[in-house]
Amino acid sequence: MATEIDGVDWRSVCPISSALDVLGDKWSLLIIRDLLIHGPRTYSDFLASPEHIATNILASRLKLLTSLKLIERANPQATARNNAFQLTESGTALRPVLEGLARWAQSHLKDQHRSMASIS
Amino acid sequence: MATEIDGVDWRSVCPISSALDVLGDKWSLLIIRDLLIHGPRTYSDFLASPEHIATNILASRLKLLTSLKLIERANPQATARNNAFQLTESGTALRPVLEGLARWAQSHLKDQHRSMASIS
DNA sequence: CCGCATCCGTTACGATACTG
DNA sequence: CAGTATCGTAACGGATGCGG
Repeated sequence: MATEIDGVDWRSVCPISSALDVLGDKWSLLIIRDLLIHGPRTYSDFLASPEHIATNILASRLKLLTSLKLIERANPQATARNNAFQLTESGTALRPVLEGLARWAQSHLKDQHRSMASIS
Repeated sequence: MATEIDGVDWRSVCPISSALDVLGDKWSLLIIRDLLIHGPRTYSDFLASPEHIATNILASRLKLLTSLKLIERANPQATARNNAFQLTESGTALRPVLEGLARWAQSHLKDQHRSMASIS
């Protein structure tokens, strides 16, 4: 078992490995993507994205990303209802990574995924 | 069920989502990392990395990444024994993404992961 | 030996139903 | 609307076996 803090266990001291310990799944970076593109977003906004995340997965990811301070409530002291999530500075700093991923996919995934869009 | 080709099912036409359909797990990008840092690498080289991937996971990831043409055998017509894997052009093109992840982790994961190394 | 494949227990995911 | 509970399925992780 590796060192576990805040619900994530760090496999090694490598920064890339550590980044993947947090973001290395199919959903976390999509949540960040939605926030980067649309700005503050509510629970049901996320559910309306075309990839159709399940409600329990969404809730657990939002909780984890919040505890890691990549996202936060737009209105901290209000109730959950209509209280959107927004990026912190740490979350916003992922923009270049997502842009790089998008550019890579467009250049190198065309053959495998013909119907991929030209721009996100 | 989404469209499935080559063992990956594409959740949407978004390039970011498509990139994560391929690379959105805890191991694929670590394999790419090892190849970017060390050059051609054998099966047991990967096993020796500090994150300790399981043998079955490694085999299945190498197979998938090969089928997607992100990696390839250094010596295509030789047997598997001591026949390293290396990056294709598509795989090499992920370098900026991994560099971005590394820089992000160093800037924004210090608090959560104190023992993280300074440079990968 | 090295490169896997197979088995099996455990964990994560995914869909849906349900609650405050 | 914003989650939680439940339950079936898929992925992971470790151990082991086996062919070249």
